[in-house]
Amino acid sequence: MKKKAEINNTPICQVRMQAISDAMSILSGKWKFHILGTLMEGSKLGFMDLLREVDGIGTKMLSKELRDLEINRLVSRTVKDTKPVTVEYAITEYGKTLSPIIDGLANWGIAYRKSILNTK
Amino acid sequence: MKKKAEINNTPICQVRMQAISDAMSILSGKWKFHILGTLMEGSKLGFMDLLREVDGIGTKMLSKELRDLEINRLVSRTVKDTKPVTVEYAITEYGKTLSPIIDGLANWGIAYRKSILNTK
DNA sequence: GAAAGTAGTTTCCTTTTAGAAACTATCACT
DNA sequence: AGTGATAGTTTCTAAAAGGAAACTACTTTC
Repeated sequence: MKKKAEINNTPICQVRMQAISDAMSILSGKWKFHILGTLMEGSKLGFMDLLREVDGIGTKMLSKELRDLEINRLVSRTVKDTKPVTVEYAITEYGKTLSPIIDGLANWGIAYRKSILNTK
Repeated sequence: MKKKAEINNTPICQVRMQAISDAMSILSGKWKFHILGTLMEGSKLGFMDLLREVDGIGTKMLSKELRDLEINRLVSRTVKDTKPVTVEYAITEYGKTLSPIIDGLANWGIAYRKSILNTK
């Protein structure tokens, strides 16, 4: 008896797989979670603040990643008419819906690190 | 008054950022979540089963990703002495600790898709 | 008027990731 | 002996991602 693909064939599962692809395409890259995680704790931050907070990121990547996050309405960008001009980046209400996932990921990472120390 | 970096400087936040890096390095790549998501629903699956289930993946990537997941103890690989030899891949108990994150991501992706349809 | 802070962009280069196709190897069935 | 199933590996190539450094542009301070 030949086994047929029976799991992904169900509509539920295709939707689930598509959803994971959607989410990951928005959150892909080396820095998205870091930026979001920082903005979730730091409320409003300027470009240079983020450059300092997000350890290791450069201006090109920060600029690009912020633009992506803004396009997907996860982060807001507000130009203040101060002199010199400052820009305030903040997480949106919609962006905050990611906090359980980011927290979950952070907690899992912490547990992972502990489990390595214990099994070694 | 010059603003100093006050958020990531706290040990808690550094730990959090490190944890996110750890988790993402283990779960990075195009296919990890898909493979894990499939194994979470499909219990034990062979290499060829996964090749059929995970839509679009090729043998090289499937092999590589499964090896990575096995190294990190998220997936188990069992060679059965059938003829021809079959291999059973399954999610480990430890791998199951990721299910809230994967479910969260899937549900977020579903909501995202709905929000796009509503705002357009 | 030079330095330093704001917020980026652009260019050039390297590394990483991913995919297609061909290949190995074993065994069963016909 | 040939076909087809198991489970991969290897090679070659293309695309994507990422980073360092230099640059723009404006303003304030020294």
